[in-house]
Amino acid sequence: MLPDKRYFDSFFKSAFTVDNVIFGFDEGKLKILLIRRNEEPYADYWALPGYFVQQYEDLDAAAERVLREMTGMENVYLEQLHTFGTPYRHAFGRVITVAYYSLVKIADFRPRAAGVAQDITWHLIDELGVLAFDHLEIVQVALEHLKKSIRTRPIGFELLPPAFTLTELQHLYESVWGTELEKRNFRKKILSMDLLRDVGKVQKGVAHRPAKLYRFDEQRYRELEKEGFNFEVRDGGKK
Amino acid sequence: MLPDKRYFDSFFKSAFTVDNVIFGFDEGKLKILLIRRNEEPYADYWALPGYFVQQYEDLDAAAERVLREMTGMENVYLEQLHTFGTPYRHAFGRVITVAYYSLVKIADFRPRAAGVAQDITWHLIDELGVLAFDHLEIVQVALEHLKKSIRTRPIGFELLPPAFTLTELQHLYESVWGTELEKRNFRKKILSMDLLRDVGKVQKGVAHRPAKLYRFDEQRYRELEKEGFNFEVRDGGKK
DNA sequence: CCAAAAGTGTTCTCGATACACCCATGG
DNA sequence: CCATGGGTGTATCGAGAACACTTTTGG
Repeated sequence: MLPDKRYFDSFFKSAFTVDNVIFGFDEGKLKILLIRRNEEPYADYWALPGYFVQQYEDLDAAAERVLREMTGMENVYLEQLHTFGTPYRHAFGRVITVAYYSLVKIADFRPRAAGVAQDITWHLIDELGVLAFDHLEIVQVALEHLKKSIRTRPIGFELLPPAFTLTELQHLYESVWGTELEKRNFRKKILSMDLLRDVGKVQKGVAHRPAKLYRFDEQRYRELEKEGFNFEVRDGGKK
Repeated sequence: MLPDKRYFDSFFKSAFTVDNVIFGFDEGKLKILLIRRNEEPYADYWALPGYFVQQYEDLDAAAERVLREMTGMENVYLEQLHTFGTPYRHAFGRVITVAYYSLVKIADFRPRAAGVAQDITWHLIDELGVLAFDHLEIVQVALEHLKKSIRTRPIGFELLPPAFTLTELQHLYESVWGTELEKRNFRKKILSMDLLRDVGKVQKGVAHRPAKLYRFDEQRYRELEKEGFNFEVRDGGKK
């Protein structure tokens, strides 16, 4: 029943890569981390930090390794997003790429270009220009995914510093969704979830009444999650 | 800047496959379509209908082709689910698989085994036994995905015949979620969405008051979707 | 004292929940 | 006439939406 081994050999001629979409949030704007390639194809183009997976390397592990090697970033929680396999998306042969994504606090990392990266920086999500390969499409898929999941999971907090103001949190949601939210209702909704803790401090150095700082109570979230709790923030935008 | 071509060649030794998780709903039960393999590895095991992707074949197209070749099913709307790439999941070398899933009306198809399939049948989702490769894990991921997406998208209708009763629809949700729903509230919720149309007929041959038949108004759904509508059915289960 | 953002309370409406009874049909 | 599931109405409660003013600080 076993066909000629050579028949199967014909399938083992492909390569795959991992590409990481790393979201950050800074100065009230959503950003992603891009590297500038120093290798063909697409040398000198901005691209997602990604590279080939080793022959017997686990996919998730490869995503972590590649990110570490190209950016120096460690302990980043990566989640698989989607796999892109348009036939001629890579000039060297058949290459499909498994995209991963993550949300990080920009202040926690100081990415440094290494490996195939000659340069690295955070880019505003709406000013990306031309990217290598089909990376712009990958970013768009990741962004759509982010918009949806931020509604039902408290992932927004992963983008903010450990202590943040309610207005910062609101700006984050507004920035991701591209909508305006109503201040009072947003606050009531968020606080009624009982997921934020007042850290007892206030903003410093602002030319107006300083805002209270909050932190996300992760333990509380896990409890609520078990009970079948459904985190959700809606637009509530002005009509 | 371009390393030796042979360096890259070392990456082009992998293969990838597509595997399809096809959900159906029949006799009030959720089912999936499995084939029995006649080829090593895992000859005689039940498995998802899946096979190798051709060297320069598009992933989505491959999923469709493989499904057609193994089951005879055409015009099935497949959606990419997740990619599985544990290093030694396939005995012949490095093989990663891109899983797709779909919801179909069982009555619309009469699957016939062909190619690597020596047999094919619908299996109850909770009586799968041992499957080839990591296919059980794939099914579990697909099922979790189904549970979530049926909450926010009207995909349940894809599993039902063109005309169905409200009780059938309710049983579908109960079967997918494994919970009980409250009849009146379920009906009120569903009907208030204005997505169902009374087709003006009733059930035949039942030993009780026959139920009205409804159809899903797809056009209406598209309109609501554009306006930012959020389809959602909650448990509402008895406490 | 002014600018600028923080912070708060109330009303209205609508949807979610909970609950019990009558209806139409086949056998 | 009875067993079986189909089908409905109502009261209560809580959350979402809409809306305007006072508070605190730095400069």
